[in-house]
Amino acid sequence: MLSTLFADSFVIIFVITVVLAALDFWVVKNVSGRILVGLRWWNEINEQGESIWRFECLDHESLARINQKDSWLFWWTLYLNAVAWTIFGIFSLVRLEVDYLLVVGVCLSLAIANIIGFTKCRKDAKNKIQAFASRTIASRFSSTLQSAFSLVSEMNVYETGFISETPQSEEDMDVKKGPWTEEEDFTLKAYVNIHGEGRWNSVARLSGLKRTGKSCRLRWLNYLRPEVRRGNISLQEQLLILQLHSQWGNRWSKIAQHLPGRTDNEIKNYWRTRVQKQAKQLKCDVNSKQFRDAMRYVWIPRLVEQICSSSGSHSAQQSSSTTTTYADTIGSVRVDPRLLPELSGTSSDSLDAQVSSVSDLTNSKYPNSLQNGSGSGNTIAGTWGGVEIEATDGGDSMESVWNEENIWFLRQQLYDDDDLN
DNA sequence: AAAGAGATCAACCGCCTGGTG
DNA sequence: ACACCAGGCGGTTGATCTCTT
Repeated sequence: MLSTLFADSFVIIFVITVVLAALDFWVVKNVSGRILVGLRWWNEINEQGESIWRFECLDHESLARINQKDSWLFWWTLYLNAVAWTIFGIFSLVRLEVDYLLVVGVCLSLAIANIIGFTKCRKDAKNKIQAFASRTIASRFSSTLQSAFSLVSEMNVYETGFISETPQSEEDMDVKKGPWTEEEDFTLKAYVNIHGEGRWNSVARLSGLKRTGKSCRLRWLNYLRPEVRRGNISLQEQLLILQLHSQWGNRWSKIAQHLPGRTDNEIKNYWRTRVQKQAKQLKCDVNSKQFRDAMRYVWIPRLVEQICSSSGSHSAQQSSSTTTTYADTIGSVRVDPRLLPELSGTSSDSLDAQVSSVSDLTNSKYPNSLQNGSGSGNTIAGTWGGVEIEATDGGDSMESVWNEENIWFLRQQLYDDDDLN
């Protein structure tokens, strides 16, 4: 309307107007939208090179902090801006000023882009609030949410609390510890779903969670991640843990990589509570050769037996084959034979030998007695539930392990495992 | 039913490593 | 070469649950 007062050239007017409109677009999108209504939207390129549009809102807690007059001002000016440019466009059309129509077109596009972006943010806010309300309707937050809904209804806007980009004050930075609340879980999950994993200190800072980055990372990896499996460790998983641990030791995260959905923490807990308990009851160190042999010659074969019997005759038939590998034997879990522990001792401790010793297990479901015996030379041999126990190396240590008492302990433990599974 | 013991597991702590300036 | 930081990892703790007496 007033541009001709400052410049005669249409080109200059065009450039200045478009630059100012772009500045206005940027300010509304990145500043006033965030401050006044707690919404933001942007575009980013993910690792696969795909273009992704993000529409984000604040968490529900910050809802109360939004000033109603601010949001009212924001939404009205957002729409009035587009209406004004539409009117200018009509004027230009009536006056047949096609060149000014171009200016109006650019500015109107920017205004509409902001309207679309913030409208989508509003939908996201609505979804988040509804999802949270359905999860915690009975909780203490229900009253807060109800007031939030009433506020939203009144305002007809879904500006929610969002994650301030500005650094939090010192008093806000007091770190919270201890168990995570459902609300914190929701906030962290929503944030990671939007922004992706990584940059955990930023996650902790920007999400409004008064937690450390480490705490956020741990909670996500061990609990909130969609891939995380819950429930008892299966027989196959137990077998894998025993085998991989015998190869790698306490490399929990490395072991966890071979158990989909299981976390290193879970495996570590399993080891400490179940495996170390066995060692304690056998009165030997968990890292001792005695205990490793106990695992190798009794526990692992026993697990294989249980898996075979639980997976039916198919596996049993397979296990009777002299060429059977663990990968064949244990059904759904595929174990790379190269990952299996190198059997200490002599050539008789080969993988096939170990598994073939298990092959006869199917004939005797449960052991009734242990028949200790001794082979020639240093060989300690016996059967436990049809499992041939044989060691030609370290026979002395084996003798100390394979007494009636220890075997009884171990056997009891394995029955306990049966009950658990 | 209550108390104590033991088991379980989520979460924290401190150290280590690799990347960056 | 060094310092700093983020993230990963293994060890440990403590709250809660479950079982036993």
